Amino acid sequence: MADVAAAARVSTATVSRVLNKADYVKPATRKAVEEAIAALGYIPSGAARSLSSRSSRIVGAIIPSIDNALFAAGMEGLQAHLGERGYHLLIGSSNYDPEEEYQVCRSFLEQHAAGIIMMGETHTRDCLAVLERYATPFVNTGVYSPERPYPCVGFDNAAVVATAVRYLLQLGHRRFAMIAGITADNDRAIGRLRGVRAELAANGLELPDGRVLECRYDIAESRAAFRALMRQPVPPTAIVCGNDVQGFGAILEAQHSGIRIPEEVSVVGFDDLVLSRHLKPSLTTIRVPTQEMWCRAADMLLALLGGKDTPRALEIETSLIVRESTGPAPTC
Amino acid sequence: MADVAAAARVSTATVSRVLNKADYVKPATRKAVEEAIAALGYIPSGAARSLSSRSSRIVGAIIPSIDNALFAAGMEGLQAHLGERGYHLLIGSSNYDPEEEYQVCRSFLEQHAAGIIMMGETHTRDCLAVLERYATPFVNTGVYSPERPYPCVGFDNAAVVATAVRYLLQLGHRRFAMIAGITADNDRAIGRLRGVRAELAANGLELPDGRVLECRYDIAESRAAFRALMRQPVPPTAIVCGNDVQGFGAILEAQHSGIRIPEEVSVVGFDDLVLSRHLKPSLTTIRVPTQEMWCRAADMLLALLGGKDTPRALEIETSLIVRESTGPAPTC
DNA sequence: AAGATATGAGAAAGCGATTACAGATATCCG
DNA sequence: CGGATATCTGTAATCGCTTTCTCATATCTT
Repeated sequence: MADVAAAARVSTATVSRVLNKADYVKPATRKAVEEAIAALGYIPSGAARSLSSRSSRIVGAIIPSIDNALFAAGMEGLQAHLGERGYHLLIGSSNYDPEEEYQVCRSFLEQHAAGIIMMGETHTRDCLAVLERYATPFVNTGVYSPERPYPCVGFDNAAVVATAVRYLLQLGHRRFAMIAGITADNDRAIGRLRGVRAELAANGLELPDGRVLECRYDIAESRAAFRALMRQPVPPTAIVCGNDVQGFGAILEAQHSGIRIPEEVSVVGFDDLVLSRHLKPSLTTIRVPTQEMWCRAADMLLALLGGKDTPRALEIETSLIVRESTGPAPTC
Repeated sequence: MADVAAAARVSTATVSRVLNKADYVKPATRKAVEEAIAALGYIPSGAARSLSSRSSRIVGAIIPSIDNALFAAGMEGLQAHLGERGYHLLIGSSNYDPEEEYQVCRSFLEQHAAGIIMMGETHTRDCLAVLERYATPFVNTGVYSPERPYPCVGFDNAAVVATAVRYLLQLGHRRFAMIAGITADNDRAIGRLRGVRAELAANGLELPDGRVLECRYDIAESRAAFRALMRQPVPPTAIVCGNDVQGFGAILEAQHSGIRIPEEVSVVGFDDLVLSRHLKPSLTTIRVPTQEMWCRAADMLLALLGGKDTPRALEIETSLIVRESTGPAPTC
């Protein structure tokens, strides 16, 4: 910076002003500085800036896994969105473990993240404490809990999945099963399971434990789960999946084992990944505007950061996308 | 840090020594400091550390797109690998544009990245210049060019795709087509196209321009490309795809339009994404150990960083995985 | 034309660590 | 037991910026 100042025959203070756009700088002076910056190929030090200004243009995002089309798409959109606003995105994955999430959170704090967006609302005490201690705002995504004190952008997983269940009920289904995500420490997976149970209960039906299989968002595991469910003495006529990947597993396993979807069994997914519309049969699912969700979460975080007032809970619209994998319940 | 020092009744220098493990610190003193750190919930400032030490524990990775199962998996592995070594990973996407890559590179330099891993070897002059100016080492991945001066970890795309072509030739195929990635500014896509052409030429065959369709790694576009190729007056009997996603498009389009794979046409992909083995028919493809590739690239970068000597070009083993999407050429 | 007000630029004090360098103890040896 | 040596710990300069204060100049006002 000193070199730039010398080349432009000004002080470093003026270079700083040019860099930060803000203060009074005569156009001629500004031009001289900008030329010096370009000529020297100078890149300001983010570390020095955030050290000196006690703030940074860094936002951290913690997702359960980068290796999941859903989150990957979200990060792609989030990065572009933040980039347009002059912010850098730090991505970390928690592997669905709150303890790991806490560690990632600490490492973001170490990097002076100005704010953090996290998936879900299941955080360790330590995590909340450290965010509090370092006065770092955060937003939970993928969940909508206006009654809780933490900012969130998402939807009510239980309520949303219930719409899919209602649709299946209308189609005449009575024997339900669920391929759920691993519910341990996963409020979204828990919510979806709860939503299915609640909607069935409201209609005088139940989801026995034997009809709920938990597995990871992994095709091989989901195929196995689907196979297991369909081999039961009285197989279900409708299977609700916690996620589209599990839906893919169901459809692909059906293709391999000759089970007809939706004639023998209906399948619904959740998230509306790109592949869902292309499989055969295509997958009925809940569309979630992932990128929008993350971008709105970023907006909320930036508003919090800027001291602007903003609603602290934002609901994201989802919708049921009916495709080929669901049909009338088989009569038997 | 001053608080920690005061609480432990030592100087900040000693706190620093404890933090950096290295120097002589009496066990009792160390313990006192560690307790103070824990008690105060102190997190050292990465910015101050890298400013003061003129080095950071940050590695940047620039990929064309986060929203691609291939790169997402690579990043997941890379992050874990670097994490184990005390490094933080910064992820940026270039959107297949060298100019954007350069901008991401600059922003990594701004964050004091100690080193950078980039996909491919197509970089702008400015990008190479700025990396040189800031003495920041980098490694190219996904390519293997020992004759060039830049460190790389990957494979020879042309040579690898040629193995798939040879396999198809053995099966009796003579009419080839290719669904290639967008070759503009993409050395991997160019290499794969070149490899197909070269191997065919070596066998007295050619790949006319009309039999090469470029499209993005996107299922809808790939489906359209497959459809277009199969509607030609004399359709190909073998289609080489630049990437598994394009292979998925081919298989899914075939399912929809009733074209039989491999009876009517054989399809091979590239990368061996998870889905490849699960589709019906499953996709014959080239397996690329993505995570290993990125981890080896990280190892090379860290070696470069640590001044250790290391080979500057590392070839990653790939292999042809024969599945159901390829078969003997139809006799006609 | 003189004082008031805006505007533009510099000097210097931090921000929170690291790291020479130097000083203080502890340990060892003859 | 005294001095040399090895082992610890502290002092203070420094990293590259931002930002407050201060001062200089330009522009109005009356």
